Amino acid sequence: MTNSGTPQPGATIVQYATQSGDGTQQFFVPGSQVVVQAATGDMPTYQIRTPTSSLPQGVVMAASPGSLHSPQQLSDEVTRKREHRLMKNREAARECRKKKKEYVKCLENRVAVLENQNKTLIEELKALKDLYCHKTE
DNA sequence: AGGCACCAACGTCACGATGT
DNA sequence: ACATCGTGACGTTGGTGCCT
Repeated sequence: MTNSGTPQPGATIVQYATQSGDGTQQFFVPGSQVVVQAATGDMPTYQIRTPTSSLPQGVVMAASPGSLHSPQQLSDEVTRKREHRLMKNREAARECRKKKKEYVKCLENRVAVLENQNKTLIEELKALKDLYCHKTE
């Protein structure tokens, strides 16, 4: 089991845009360690679908600059472009999931911290109330 | 052992956002 | 206008625990 992608020594800073439109939030992930099961290594376990009759995902039929080739070369080019796009997207999806996972972990950390703070403040308030009550007596 | 439900991780597609 | 990126949605796969 190895960690796919670039190794991240120590902590990580996660920056996320908020949906509510109040800019971005930046979190500190202490010693974040994302365990990614990458038993497959570079080779995806999924079968590579050959492009069928239609061209999915907005593939543009365009000749490479310079010279036009035979139909065979053209279709090879299209196939090659598609494979490249799929590979890029595969990596992007992995990265996106990793980022999301870290973000969730970060939120959970914040929840824990805030819960502690809340507890402390409640105790402090209670102590102050007690103090005040004894004073007024 | 085998069937089943559940979960995490994955690849792919579609689509909006952003850059050139 | 086009290319590229980021991400939600969906289906697939492999692992695991539970029940019969």
